[in-house]
Amino acid sequence: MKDTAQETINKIYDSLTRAERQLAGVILENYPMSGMGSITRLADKASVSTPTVARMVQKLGYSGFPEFQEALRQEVEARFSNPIAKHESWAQSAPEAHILNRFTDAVMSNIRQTLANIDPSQFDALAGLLADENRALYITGGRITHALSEYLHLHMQVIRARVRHIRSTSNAWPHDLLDICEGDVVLIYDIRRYENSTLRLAEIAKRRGAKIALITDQWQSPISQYADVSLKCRIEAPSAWDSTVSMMLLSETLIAAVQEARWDQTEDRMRALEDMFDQTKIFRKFV
Amino acid sequence: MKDTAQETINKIYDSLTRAERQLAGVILENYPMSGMGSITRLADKASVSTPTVARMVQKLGYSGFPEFQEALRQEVEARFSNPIAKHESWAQSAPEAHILNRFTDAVMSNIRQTLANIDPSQFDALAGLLADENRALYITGGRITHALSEYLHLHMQVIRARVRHIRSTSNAWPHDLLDICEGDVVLIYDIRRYENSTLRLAEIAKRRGAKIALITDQWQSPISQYADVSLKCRIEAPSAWDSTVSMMLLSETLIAAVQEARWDQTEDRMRALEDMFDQTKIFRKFV
DNA sequence: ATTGCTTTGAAACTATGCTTACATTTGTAG
DNA sequence: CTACAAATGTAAGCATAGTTTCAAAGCAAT
Repeated sequence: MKDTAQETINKIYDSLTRAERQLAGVILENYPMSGMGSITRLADKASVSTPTVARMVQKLGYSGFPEFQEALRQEVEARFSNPIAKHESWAQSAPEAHILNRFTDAVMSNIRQTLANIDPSQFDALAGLLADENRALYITGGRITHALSEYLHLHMQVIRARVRHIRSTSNAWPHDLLDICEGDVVLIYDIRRYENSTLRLAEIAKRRGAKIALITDQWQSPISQYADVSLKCRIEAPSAWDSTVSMMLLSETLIAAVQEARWDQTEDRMRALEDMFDQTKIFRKFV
Repeated sequence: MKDTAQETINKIYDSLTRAERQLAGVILENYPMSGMGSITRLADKASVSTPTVARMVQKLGYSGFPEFQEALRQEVEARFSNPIAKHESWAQSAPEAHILNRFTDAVMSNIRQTLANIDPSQFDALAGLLADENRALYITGGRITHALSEYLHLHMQVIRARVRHIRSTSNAWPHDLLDICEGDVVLIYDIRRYENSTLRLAEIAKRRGAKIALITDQWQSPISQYADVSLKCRIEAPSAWDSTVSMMLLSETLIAAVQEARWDQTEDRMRALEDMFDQTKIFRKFV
């Protein structure tokens, strides 16, 4: 592998002249950011002239200052991106290019970016809404996100009362909105190929005074115009389809947050559920 | 404290235009290094014109591109010198102990371990089975994994013919097994609190000559005794529930792999599907 | 001290980057 | 369908960055 600029400087340090050593010191001092500005800036910081800088980077083996700077940029990028994250082989016994590794790479990056761009106060606000049993909760999704909405619904049912799942894909969904009241919460999953019926549903719910919570992709569903809270997820994947892993993560985190907030009440509900399971012998007794 | 460029972008994201969002995406994707080159480079990377970049940074509150870049440089410098940044904080503006960070930490670790323990040849074998249209494909899951099984079913339907979803939670599932033939594939999701009915289903399918594929947790469902292929996923989470994110990841990767293997045929099916969508006006025409 | 070599910076020049003005396209309301 | 407004890109011009040339200063050897 090629040397970093830092290593090269140290190697040839002895052969440097006075002004060049001065410059080298400044570069190394706040490496590598000090080299990110213009050549003039760097020269000034080191109290040398710009030609000195130009000559020095050529001694280091670069064709000119821009090339030197580009090299620095790449070094920073390598250091910034989580070392475990990039170019790691996730499934070690498979080749780097195996779909397992490629897909996981993309998903990890999605998760990282989703989290980086999330506003924790929005998240907390949403968790708060979901935890409030005074508000009835309606959950729905589109064609692709239907499974996610169902998953959230399943868990929310255990955690709290007054939860309903709406199939926005069925044309009977207006029935489900009949009972909706001012202050109720409608949580909608909507990712690209945004569906008309889901948008209508949001409009109607909004008009009836419901709070609209939206979990969408980075391009944002048109529903965001009605949303009181909205969370954006990265969904890109090396596939003909998008990846909803980051949305699943967010959903589960919401479940955990709401459950934490309402643990006292949830505990009773879970016990009651266990009792019913026992009576119906759904699960194996001994695993 | 003043907002970082990242925060500002997220705040005004809603008011951005198409080209600007495209640009915002590129900036956030490899933030903040993507903004360290020249305005031309950044514009090219985002496939927009340089004036679009210039206009956007003005919207963000900077006098021009150089000032924007200078702000980025200072952010990098701050992050580099800040030792706390070393310990991974996923949602940077939330405290380390925020549920967002704790949960994501656990999930990332799950994914890592899941991938590390997966046998690529098993994965490939499973993908091969799923891609084989000579074998009818049955997909099912339990109480918690039902959503996953439905998600996989939805995608597989687009990719290939002869796919069916079985609700193992309904007691009508034996009906669905009537048609099953020697060599057909039954893919079962089963995680802890392994359900009796799912186990029965596996037994019966096996006896009728079906290949059993299993996606389970690290403790392994009892179904694994019947399984021809089985993949284990880590599902631990700091919550009263398990996390199925790693299973979702694996499912999506399977989808991608099968789709890649059958792209020729899948392409036609997707086109046919698009035609039907067009006729039913399910999606918004202009996004 | 003088010579000649090396180092250094000032200044001119060239190339690239940034901005502005304007034309084209795209979307929308009447 | 037309007209208008918004968004976006093209191209020109202006500004800054980077390089090269050259002359002056420093320094060692005679």
